[in-house]
Amino acid sequence: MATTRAIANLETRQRLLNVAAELFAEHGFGHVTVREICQVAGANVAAVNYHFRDKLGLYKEVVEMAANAINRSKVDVIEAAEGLAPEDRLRTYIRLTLHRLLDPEEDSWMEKLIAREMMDPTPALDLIVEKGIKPTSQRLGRMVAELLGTPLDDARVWQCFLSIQAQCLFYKSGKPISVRMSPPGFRYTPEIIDGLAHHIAEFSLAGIRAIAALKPQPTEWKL
Amino acid sequence: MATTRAIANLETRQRLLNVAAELFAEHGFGHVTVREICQVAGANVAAVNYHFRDKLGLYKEVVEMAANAINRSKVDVIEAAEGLAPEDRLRTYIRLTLHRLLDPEEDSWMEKLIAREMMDPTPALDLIVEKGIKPTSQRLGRMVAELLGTPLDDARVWQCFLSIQAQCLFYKSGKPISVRMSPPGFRYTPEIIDGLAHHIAEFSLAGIRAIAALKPQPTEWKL
DNA sequence: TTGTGATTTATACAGTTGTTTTAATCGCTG
DNA sequence: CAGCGATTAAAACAACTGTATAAATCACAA
Repeated sequence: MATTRAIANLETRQRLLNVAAELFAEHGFGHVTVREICQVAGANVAAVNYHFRDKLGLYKEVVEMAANAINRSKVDVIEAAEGLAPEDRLRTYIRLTLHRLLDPEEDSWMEKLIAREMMDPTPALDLIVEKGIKPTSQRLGRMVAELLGTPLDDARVWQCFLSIQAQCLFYKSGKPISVRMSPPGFRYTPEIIDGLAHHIAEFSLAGIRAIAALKPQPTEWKL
Repeated sequence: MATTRAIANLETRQRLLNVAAELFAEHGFGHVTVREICQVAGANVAAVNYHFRDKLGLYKEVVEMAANAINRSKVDVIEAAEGLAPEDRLRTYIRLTLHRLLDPEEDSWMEKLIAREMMDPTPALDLIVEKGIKPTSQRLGRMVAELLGTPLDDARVWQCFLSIQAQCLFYKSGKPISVRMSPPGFRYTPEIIDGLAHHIAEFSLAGIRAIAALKPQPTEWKL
């Protein structure tokens, strides 16, 4: 059988998954060696092949973890903003999202992994889109559509949503440059993150109001 | 001497630089082999070590090329928008930048390289900041400050500028996902790019106007 | 206790990597 | 033409990679 067996099994398996997630996110699939993963996880070199067949098999499971984790954290943010007035809902969404991305306390290995998949897409990117993005896209779109006063399938909904998302994500990916443009000792403190969130929110709310005044546009998006 | 010598010399040297630029941008430093570069460039395996000492020596020269090219193309865009009214200047800047980034005709190897440096910074990133970003930051800042009606050293200038830059760059890095969210056969045609540029411009102009109404904020940026 | 299947271990293998070495080749000057 | 410095070429190096193999170890059931 495999009772206590299955436990010990799941233990190294899970240890490998956790270590691999962090290392893949930090350095990318091609720059992490199987030996490195196993060493950090305290397992033998052959452990990856035994439990996941391939280095790639391990990677695919890690990406699936990331997609699910991303979806969960998005749902959390959405539900935290539920019940507020439309404007405040957007403000809250932006603030929580930005903290999740920039706060040094949070470890955003999932976002890092996804950023790497966007830069060098593998077949695993489809999984991220299906399990990490599409499930919440309707609810996020509705948040913007409400502010725009347009139906969900107006192209402006997704353009505005992407404008917001772009601003949030940019501060994450642009961190290495921001740091170099800032005075020495600069850090993303909670107060600074709140300030950025405030800027993005007011900037975007005004943008949405202006776009709402334009003529309707059919969308090319499928959900 | 080294007259025709210097020519033949510069020829393989330059050939290596061009090939390396494209390959490094497309696949990243660690995923391009010296052998691959030399084969595409029609040179011997030892050519890289002879002309650039290291694989890293070659990379550093490529990054320097990218920084200079980025700066040049930025100056071009800025000067193309010169003389227009402030609003139209921003509209033009956004439109040209977006075309430079998304048009399949343009090959944006420099932006790709910089995106990779942002994700996995090496000492070469300093070079990009110094030679590719800082030289034009004053002129770009002025473009926004004029619209805001604030001095250049108000923090809102850079926040607004980054909001704009974020939207432009996001459509590039988000391409793999955009494609997966769009109906099959979707492409970034010039007309679609113009439409995106129009959205970003109007969205951002309204955002700037709203931010201009807020209270002044001292900047933490050094130029 | 003994046997059994799952897991772990140590070791080896073949392929690829960046780099070095040594010889060959080139174009020019004297 | 001889010779010289710069460039190219072929071959080899040691290090590292993912993976496969076979033996050892484990927890448990009979």
